[in-house]
Amino acid sequence: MNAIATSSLAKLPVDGTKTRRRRKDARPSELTSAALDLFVEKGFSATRLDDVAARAGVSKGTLYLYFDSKEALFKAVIEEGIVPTLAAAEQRVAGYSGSAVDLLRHLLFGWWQEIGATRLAGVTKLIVSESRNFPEVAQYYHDKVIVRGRALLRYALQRGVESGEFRPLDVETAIDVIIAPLLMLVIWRFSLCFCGRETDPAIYLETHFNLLVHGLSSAGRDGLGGAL
Amino acid sequence: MNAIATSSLAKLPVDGTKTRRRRKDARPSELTSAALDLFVEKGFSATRLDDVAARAGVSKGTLYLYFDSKEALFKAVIEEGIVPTLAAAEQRVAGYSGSAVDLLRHLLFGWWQEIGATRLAGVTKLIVSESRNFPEVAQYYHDKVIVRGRALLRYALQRGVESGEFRPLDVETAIDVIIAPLLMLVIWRFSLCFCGRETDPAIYLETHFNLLVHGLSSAGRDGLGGAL
Amino acid sequence: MNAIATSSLAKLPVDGTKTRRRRKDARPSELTSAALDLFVEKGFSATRLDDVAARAGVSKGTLYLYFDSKEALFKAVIEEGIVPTLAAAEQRVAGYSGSAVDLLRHLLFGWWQEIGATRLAGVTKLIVSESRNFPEVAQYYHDKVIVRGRALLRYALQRGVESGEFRPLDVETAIDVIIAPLLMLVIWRFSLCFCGRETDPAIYLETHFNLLVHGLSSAGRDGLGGAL
Amino acid sequence: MNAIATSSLAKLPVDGTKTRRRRKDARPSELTSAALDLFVEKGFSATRLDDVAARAGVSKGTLYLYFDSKEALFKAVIEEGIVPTLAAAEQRVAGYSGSAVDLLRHLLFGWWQEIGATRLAGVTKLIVSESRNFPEVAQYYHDKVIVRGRALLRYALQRGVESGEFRPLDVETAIDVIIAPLLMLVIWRFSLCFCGRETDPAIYLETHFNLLVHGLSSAGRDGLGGAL
DNA sequence: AATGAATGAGCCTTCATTCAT
DNA sequence: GATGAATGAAGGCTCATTCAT
Repeated sequence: MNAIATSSLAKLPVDGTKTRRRRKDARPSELTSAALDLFVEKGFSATRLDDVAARAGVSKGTLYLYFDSKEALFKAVIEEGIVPTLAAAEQRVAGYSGSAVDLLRHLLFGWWQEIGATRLAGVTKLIVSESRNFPEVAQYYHDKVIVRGRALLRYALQRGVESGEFRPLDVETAIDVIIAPLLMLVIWRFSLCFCGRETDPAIYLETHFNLLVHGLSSAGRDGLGGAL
Repeated sequence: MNAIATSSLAKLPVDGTKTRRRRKDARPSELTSAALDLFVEKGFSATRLDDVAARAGVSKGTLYLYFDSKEALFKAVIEEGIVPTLAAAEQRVAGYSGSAVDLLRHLLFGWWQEIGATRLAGVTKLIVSESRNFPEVAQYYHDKVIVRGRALLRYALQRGVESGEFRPLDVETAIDVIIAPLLMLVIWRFSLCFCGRETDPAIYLETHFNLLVHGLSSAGRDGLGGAL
Repeated sequence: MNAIATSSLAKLPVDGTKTRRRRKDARPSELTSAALDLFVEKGFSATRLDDVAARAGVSKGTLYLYFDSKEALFKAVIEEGIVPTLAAAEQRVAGYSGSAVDLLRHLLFGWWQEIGATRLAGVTKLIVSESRNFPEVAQYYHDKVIVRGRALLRYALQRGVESGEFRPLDVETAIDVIIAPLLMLVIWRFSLCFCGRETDPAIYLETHFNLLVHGLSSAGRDGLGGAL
Repeated sequence: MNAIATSSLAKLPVDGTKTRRRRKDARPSELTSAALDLFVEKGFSATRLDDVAARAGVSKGTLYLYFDSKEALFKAVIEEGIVPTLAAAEQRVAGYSGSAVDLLRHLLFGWWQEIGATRLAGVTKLIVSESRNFPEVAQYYHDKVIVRGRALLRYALQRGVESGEFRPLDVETAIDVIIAPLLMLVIWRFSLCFCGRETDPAIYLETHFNLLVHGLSSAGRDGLGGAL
C-alpha cells in the first residue's frame, strides 16, 4: 500500500504475525495518512498534533517515536504521498508501445485515477498552500514530482511529434497548458468546492483531452495549432 | 503607495484634507494591505499580528481599534481586496458597446492588469489556501466574487452567442475552461514560483485567448467547438 | 538596589511617577530575584517558569517580555546577582589606605555582609550546581567574578608582603586557602543545612581569619608559615 | 570496571559463577554507576533515564526491573556510592594502633585515595546540588555519612587529646575546619574545574594537613591553637 | 486615537513510567 | 529477565487579545 510499510514488511519472517511488530511497521503510514487529511483540511499551522494523533488512534507522544517534529511529519507526508505513484507511472510509460495520443490519454486519466481522484491529490493542495513556508520541501517537490511529471509529458509529446501524430510545437508551453486544468481540478476539489458550481470531473477532463488532441493533431488546421 | 490604500485614498476629496485626517482614514487600508502580504506569504495561522502591525508601522494594539479580531482582519482583507475592482469591472462591462470577442479580450487582459498581475491576486491564493477554515468567508467570496465574475463572463458569452459571433455552447463549462488557466497563473505566481519553470504570463495569456477565440468562434469547424 | 533599575530610572523625567513605567523598569529585577530563589532551592532544570512568574506576581507570558528563554533568565540571574557588588568592592579597595591586615579583614567580613550572608550567595551555589550545564555561564562567572575576586585578595596579600606585614608566600595557594572556607560557608547555608550541625558563621569566620593572620604574619614562626 | 561494580563483584564467590548470574548481580551496580556519572554531570532533573540506560547498555525498561523510580535510582546511587567505603574506613580505624597524628593523616589521605580522587566523590557533589530536592536523601546522607565521618574524625581528635598529642580544643569546630577544604577539593574537581586555576590536590592537601598538625599540636604556640 | 505591557489559553515537545510481547 | 513501543502529564514558549495610560 505504501513504500515504507512494504519495505519493512519484506524484512519480516515469513509468518509475519507478530502483532506488535506489524503495528510498528504500519504506524508511520497511519500517521502520515492522518496528517495528510488534516494538513489539507486546516493547513499546516492550524493543524494540531493532538488531532493527528487522535485521528491515527494513538497518543500524542507516539508521533515523536516516528517523526522528529511537526515539520518532519510534513515532509514525510509529501514524500510518502507522491513519489511511489510517480515511480510507478514512470515504469509504465517506459514500457509503453502504443500511439502518442493513447499515451497522453493514459497519462491524463491515469493521473486522475491514481492521484487526482484520491486523497493523494491533497498533497498538491498542500504544496500550493504551504510551499512558501517550506522552501526546502518545495525544492524537493520540484525535483521529485514536477520535474519527473513534466518529463513524462515531454516524452509523450516528443514521441508524438517524431511519429508525426503531433505537429511541431513549443513543448514546454504545451506542458503548461496540459497541466493547468489538472491542477485546477484538484484545487476545486479541495479548496473551492463550496465556492463554485459542481463541475463534473469526467466531463471536464474529457473536454480538456479533446481540446488537446485537436490542438496538437498534425491533422488539425492552422488556426488552433498555431496558437500553441 | 499600494493598491488598496490608493483606491481608498481615491475616494477622498481632492482638496487638502488634514494630514491627521488622511492618516486616520488610511489606517484600515494600510493594515489590510500589510495583512494581505503576510497572509499570502505565510498563511493565515502562521501570520502573527505583531508582524502585521510592524509592517503597517503601528503598534499591535492599534489593530484592535479597527478590527475586532484576526478573523475580522482576514475578512476585511478579502472584502477590500476584491470588491472594488469587481464593481469597477461591472460598470465598464455594463456600458460596453463593442463586439463580444473584444469584450472577452477586455475582461481577460483587464483582469490580468488590475488583479492578476497585482498584489490583489494574493487574495485568490488566500481563498485557495484558507477557504476550508473560513466557510463563511468562502461563502462571501463565492457570492461577491465568483458569482459576479462568472456573471461578467456569462454576459460576454451570451452576448456573443446572441450576436452570432459565438456558436451555441455550454456556457457554464466554457466559463470553467476560461477561468482555470487564469487561476493557475496566479497560483504559479504565489505558490509554485520556485517549483516550476518561469512561464511568461503574456505569452501564456495570449495562447489561452487564441485557443478560446478559435474554440468559441462560430466560424470554427465542428471538431473543437463540439468539445465545448 | 540593582544596576538595571537604577540606570533606567535615571533616564526618567524628574517626577518619575508613572506607575506603568516604574513597573516596567522594576520587572527584570523582580523576575531575576524570584528566579534566584527558585533556582537555588530546586536547581535550574527542576524550576518551572510558572513558579518563577507566580513568585514575582506576574503571568508566565510576562517573563518572555524580558527574557528570551529560561536560559537567558539564568544568565541574567548570575549577571545581575554578582557583578554590581564586586564592582563596588573594587572601588572601595582601590581607595583603601589602612594596613594589609585590616584590608584583608575588610574583604572577608565585607564579603560576608554583602554577599555571604545575603541571598546573593545563592549565585555561588548555582554556579557550583549548574556550571557543567552552562559552560558559557561558567566562563562568564570565571571572568567576571573569580578573576576579579582573586585579584582583590591578591592585591591585599601583595601589599602586605611589600609592606612587611606578611612574610613572602605562595600567593595563589594562599588565595585558595582563603577562599575555600568562605565557599564552604555558603554551601553549608544552601545545601548542607540539614546535613550537618549548626555552625555559627561568625565564630567560623573569626577562626578562619585568625588562622590566616597568624599563618601569614611575618612575626609568626617558620613551622606554620612555611606550610603556606 | 568501575568502583561501584567492583566493590559489588568483590562480594561474589571466587569460583566461576555463571556469566548470566554475574550479569544479573552486576546489573544494579552498572546502572547506578552510569547514573552517578550522569547525575553528577547534568544534575538529577536534567538527566534522562534513556541516557542512563544507554550508558549502561540496557533498555530503558530494564531500569524499572531494578529501581522503582528515578528517585529510587538516585537514592541507590547515594547509598551504594558511599556506605561501603565508610564501613571499610570504620573497620580500619577501629583496629588502628598508631599515633593520633598518623591516624589523622591516614583518614585524610585515605579519604582522598578512596573517595576524593575517585568517581565516588561525585556523590558529594550530588548532595551539594540536590539535597534541597531530596530532604529524605539528605537525612540519609547525614545519618550514614556525615555523622559517621565526623565520628571518625572526632575519635582521632579525642584520642590525640587524651594521649597528649593534641592540646585541648573545640572538637566540633576543629572537625569543621578539617572537612571544609576536603569538600572544596571535590567541588573544584566537579564544578569549578573550568572556573579557577588548576590546583594541585597533593600540594593542597599537604598544606592543609601541615596547617592542621601545627594548629592542633600541643607543642604548638598559643596564637594558632587558641584560635581553634 | 494610540500605545505596549500584561495576560492566559494553547501548542509543540519531552520524558518518566507502564506493559504486552 | 529483557525489551521497546506506547502513554500522558507537564513544561517551555507563543501569540491573540485586553486594558490602563
